[in-house]
Amino acid sequence: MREKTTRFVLLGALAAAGPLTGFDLRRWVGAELGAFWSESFGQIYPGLRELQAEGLVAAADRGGEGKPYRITPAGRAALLAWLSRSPRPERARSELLAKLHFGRFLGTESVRALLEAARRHASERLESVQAEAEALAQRTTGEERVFAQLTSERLLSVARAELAWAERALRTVEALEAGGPDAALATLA
Amino acid sequence: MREKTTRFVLLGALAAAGPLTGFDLRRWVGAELGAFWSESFGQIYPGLRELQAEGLVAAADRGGEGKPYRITPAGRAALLAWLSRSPRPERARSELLAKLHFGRFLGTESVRALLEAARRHASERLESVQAEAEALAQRTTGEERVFAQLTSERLLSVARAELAWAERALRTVEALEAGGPDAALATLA
DNA sequence: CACGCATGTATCTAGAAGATACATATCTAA
DNA sequence: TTAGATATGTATCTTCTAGATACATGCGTG
Repeated sequence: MREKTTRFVLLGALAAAGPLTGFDLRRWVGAELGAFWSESFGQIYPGLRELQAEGLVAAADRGGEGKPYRITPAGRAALLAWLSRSPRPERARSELLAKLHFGRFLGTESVRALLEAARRHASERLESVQAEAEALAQRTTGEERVFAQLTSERLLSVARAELAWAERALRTVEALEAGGPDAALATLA
Repeated sequence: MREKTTRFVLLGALAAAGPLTGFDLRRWVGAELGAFWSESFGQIYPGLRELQAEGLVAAADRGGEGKPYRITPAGRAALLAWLSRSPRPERARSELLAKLHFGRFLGTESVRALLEAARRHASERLESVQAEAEALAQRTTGEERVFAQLTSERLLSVARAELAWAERALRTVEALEAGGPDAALATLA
């Protein structure tokens, strides 16, 4: 059974920037972690309720609008325990690769369109990760900045690898069109 | 609302290797697409029922054990239509990056352990993708082999990028321990 | 014979993605 | 002034998928 990671990310957000309302939490996660994490209200509100019932967060007594929450000492301990545990290996489905695997059912025109979409997505991703990395460099210092930059570096290197692959793959498909499977395989050697 | 991709992958599997039983379908997806896709029985059986109700698959009249299904012409058309649509941009959560982002709450010992786990996962991933790529090269020919190799190439290049990053990140954390944030940031320049 | 494994069907639970609904306040355009 | 748009805020529902669990049959092994 998968463990609910939402709770820990909410704790982390409150530790970093609390007190925050449910709405603010979603906004914070989007702004700070958006390149590699997302949370929906469907998880946030029930998650906060649960964390509160367990004493890991409490309503903050800050005046103003909304219902802000703060992390408790027990919540900090729970956050640290989670952070110390080895992360699950990443597994994700790739619709692009599934479609490419079945590429033989498509004409090469359609395969080319598929790879062009992949190139576009990779390029957009690279741009947005770069822009975010630059913004982060501006607004963080010290240790926080080290970790922020490490996360950006990983995203950037994956994005670059994916873009480079898309470009090579397009060339392979061109060779397939021009000279058949053997010519295509020759570009992969 | 997300579109159910299970149905199309089931159609693709039946087009490629059908007729297949529910059990075989899961096995086939694991063997052929396992590096970038997964399906559980929780989706397969209801999915087949649905596809059959819609006339996209039919019970195959092959004797023997189990209840094999085959794709229908309508199913082929639906598969082709899906394959021709632009894939959704990939989005995945990374527990590793979420934990790394909150790294400032951990001691560097724990951060190092986190990155060592990342390196181990990346290395294992690279090995398994390489082994699968070699096996695929042996059992496929022609166009099928071109597409299989393109998918392997993408997985390999991402795995290599992730491994290289983990190694660099470990060096950054060593610099952080030895010389503080400025020394760490210098390794990232 | 009992147990383990393989093939096979089926369904349930839990986590997350995303949509929808409702409320209040403020600002802007007609 | 009013209506619509936008922002902040809370809440919940539906849908998709991951993964566990249950049951059944047949075969092989100790």
